[in-house]
Amino acid sequence: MRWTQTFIPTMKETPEGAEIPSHVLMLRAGFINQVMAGAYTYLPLGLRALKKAERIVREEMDRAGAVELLMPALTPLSLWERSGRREAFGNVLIQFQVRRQNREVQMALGPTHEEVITDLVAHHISSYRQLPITLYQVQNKYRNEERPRFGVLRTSEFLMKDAYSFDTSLDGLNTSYQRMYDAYCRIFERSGLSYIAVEAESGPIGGDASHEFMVLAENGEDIVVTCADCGYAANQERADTGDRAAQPPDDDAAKLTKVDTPGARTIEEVCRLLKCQPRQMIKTLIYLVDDRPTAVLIRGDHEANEAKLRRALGATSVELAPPETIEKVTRAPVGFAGPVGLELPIWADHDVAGIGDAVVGGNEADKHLTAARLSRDFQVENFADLRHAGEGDPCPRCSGNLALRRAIEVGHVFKLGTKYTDVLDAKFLDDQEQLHSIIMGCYGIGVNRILAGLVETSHDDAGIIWPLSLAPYEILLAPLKISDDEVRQTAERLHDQLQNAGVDVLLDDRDVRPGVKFKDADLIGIPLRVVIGQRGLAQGQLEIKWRTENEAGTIPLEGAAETLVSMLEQAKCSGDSS
RNA sequence: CGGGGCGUAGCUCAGCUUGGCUAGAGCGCUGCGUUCGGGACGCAGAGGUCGAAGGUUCAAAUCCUUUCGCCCCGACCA
Repeated sequence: MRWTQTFIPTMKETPEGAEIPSHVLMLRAGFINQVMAGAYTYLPLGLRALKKAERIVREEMDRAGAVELLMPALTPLSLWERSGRREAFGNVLIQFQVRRQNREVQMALGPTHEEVITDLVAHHISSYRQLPITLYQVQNKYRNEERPRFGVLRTSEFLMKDAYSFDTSLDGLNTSYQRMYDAYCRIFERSGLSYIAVEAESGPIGGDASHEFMVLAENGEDIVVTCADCGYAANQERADTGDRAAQPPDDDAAKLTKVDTPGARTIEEVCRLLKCQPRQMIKTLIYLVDDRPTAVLIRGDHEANEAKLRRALGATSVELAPPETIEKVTRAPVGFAGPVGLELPIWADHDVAGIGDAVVGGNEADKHLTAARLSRDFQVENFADLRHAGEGDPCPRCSGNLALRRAIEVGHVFKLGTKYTDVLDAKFLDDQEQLHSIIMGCYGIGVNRILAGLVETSHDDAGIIWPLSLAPYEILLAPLKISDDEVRQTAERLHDQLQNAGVDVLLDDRDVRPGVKFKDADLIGIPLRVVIGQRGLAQGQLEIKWRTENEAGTIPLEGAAETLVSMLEQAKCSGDSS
């Protein structure tokens, strides 16, 4: 491809509003263009990179025995009502109606396709002889994100590979799941991403029913918890914490005392006023658990984990109570809730038990209590692990300590069980003529996020550094002075030879100064740059430079195409992008 | 949905506090010339409903009201 014949609008300055590297660089390098918040055009370079990622995904899905199909993005709203997810998705589901002759047809743009595929399988699969099967597609998904952000990292329309496995037994599901898990590892390795697989929120099946594939990156939206000693890794939403030695309560029994804390509603304010540490305080959070007010006690320096709370209480919905409710049940303004004398079910995190004499809210305006003691001054109905794992917490698997890292979720594998097959009536007859629900798994990859994750973790001050596997072009030819006949003809001959050899080659045939070509070359990040200049040609040489290296080298002009092809071959074999 | 920031040329921004002449700069773009191995220089140009609507005023990019859009933090995210 010739630069002057394609469309690569690079930018010297960072557009207003772009902050994180992947967004800034993909905009500046002419890969994407924003159409509105959460919707981007993929320009020619961006599309080529996206197609490369897509191809890797397809190859590994096919290799794992999954079969590709294509479902419509347009879906009947009734399907979402049947599964109950019209309500579960709420505003995220993009719904609309259109008129057809004399009736209104209600539709939704698919945010994911469990319902559509399960309905398909329900109609066409009825025997164990047709199972197992794993089906997949690569398709745009639509979610009305409350807050799209970070360039292509979180958008309302995005390209997703979604696969669904259908099995007759849990063992079968485990096999299908493992096959997808392994395929995911190969996909992310081939994409040149450094990723980790972490345990994720697993829903009804429990156990190791869900893993997320994470790219560690400063600007990631998720937080993962890792243990350097044993390799334990989990999403913070789900991460367990190890046992912590409980502090024996101080036996010099201090008496429960009411103190004035005017206007001190937050942990910090109370600590400043009473000169105590957050870890000596108990936060009393009032939650609506399936619409029932419930008090949850968390140590002052910890944070409540609503997913754990939901699981521990076996609830379907958990949300912080509105101020009116808090004021009603505590008979105090928000900020002064405490467990002493509170007439609500009280749950507490394990670590609350080790505080000893604690500072708690007084259930009265501008009052707190000091030296509040568990069992003497207040009772707790149940203890559970209800808090987020924190930096330095004990590992649940070994004696190590946990570390927190930010990460980008690029893939998610999930054992669904019969959640959808039950409600959508997807059943099979086994060899004993017994009817069972088909057992399902689902497996998603955000294809755009492969690119964003790569750029986020592979760039320098000058621009993007693409691996060969995802680069829009493998080789960039930079003839420094296009008006020189020898330079131009050499470049064009080389371009044609490489193209005929099946190499993705881009020829920068613009009549611009060398500096412009070098800057743009670094910015768009093509892995191998070949400079064709009068100086080198006089010595029968071409300058070559890998984007990852600081120093340039030379190769003889004679047989240059063959040399370059074998260099690429070698790099593909030795690199992690095989 | 709560908090904060920003909308002036294709891009980055100045001008607004304290209303006033033909609305500016750099980059980019067009033409000519000189240049040509890390974003060159000179000359001449094109390009604007100052996000939109309403109001105050002799006069609004500038002051007031409303509204739309974009970005960030938080909440939310099968």
